[in-house]
Amino acid sequence: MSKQLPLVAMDACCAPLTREPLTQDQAVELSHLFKAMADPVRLRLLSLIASHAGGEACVCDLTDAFDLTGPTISHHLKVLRESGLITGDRRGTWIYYRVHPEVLARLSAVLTTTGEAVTA
Amino acid sequence: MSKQLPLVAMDACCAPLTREPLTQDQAVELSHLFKAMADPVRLRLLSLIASHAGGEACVCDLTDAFDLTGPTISHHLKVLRESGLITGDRRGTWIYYRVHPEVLARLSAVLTTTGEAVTA
DNA sequence: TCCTTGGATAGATACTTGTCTAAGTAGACA
DNA sequence: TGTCTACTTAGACAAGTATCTATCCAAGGA
Repeated sequence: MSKQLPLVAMDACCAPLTREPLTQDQAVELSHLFKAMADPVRLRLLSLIASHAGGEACVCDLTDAFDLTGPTISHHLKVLRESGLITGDRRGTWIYYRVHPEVLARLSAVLTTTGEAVTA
Repeated sequence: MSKQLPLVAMDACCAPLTREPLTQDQAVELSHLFKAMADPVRLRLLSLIASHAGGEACVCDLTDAFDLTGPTISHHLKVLRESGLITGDRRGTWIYYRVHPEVLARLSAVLTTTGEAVTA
């Protein structure tokens, strides 16, 4: 923990998919992020954290929302953490997680179709 | 083929992740789309198709861009097709694929962070 | 110091997935 | 009809992953 996020996707991957083909490296970078979100539990975790009051949520709040054991939730949080989508910091007894909105925004930008003539 | 796309994600999943938590059903729907994109080959296929002149590309164009066998490309195209991200139609000898921009746009909207106070 | 609670790590197992080779299907052309 | 090309399907196998139980670490309170 507190192993800071790599921010791998911060300079790779830029232009929208509809504008120009991804390079191999960009595709690999992006695929890690999409893989982190390619699970219903992690998507719900992400949305629970992102939409929580104050922009952060403690693990105890998150665990209650699922019919899964603690270690499983912990595993999913680790995947999200290592992908750079969230960070957690301990404050006293509890650990609080928050999202990195700039990573979400970057993904959103890659998928955008505005200003494109993709439908020919 | 020509088995029309389910468009599964067209009414599920709407509000941005940062605005409100996803329901279980929404998360499952979305995870299928993200899973389809959670592979470098499929991401590149998607970007090659989406950014190709005319908004569509024939499989022969796509296969040449990878060091993979035809069946493997075909498999990835099937995953993209079944997720509703692309459709293919045969015209004479060749099969042309094009993206569904509205599905990409929907994903982009789910990830957007604009107008949110997510960083508290 | 010991105990309790919040959360992570380790290791095992069942399931999923990316890739291949081999075989099949669909259209074009002679 | 037969053959060639373009692409898909079927089946197998190695690698990855989601989940569990058991265990461990950190912080707080008696």
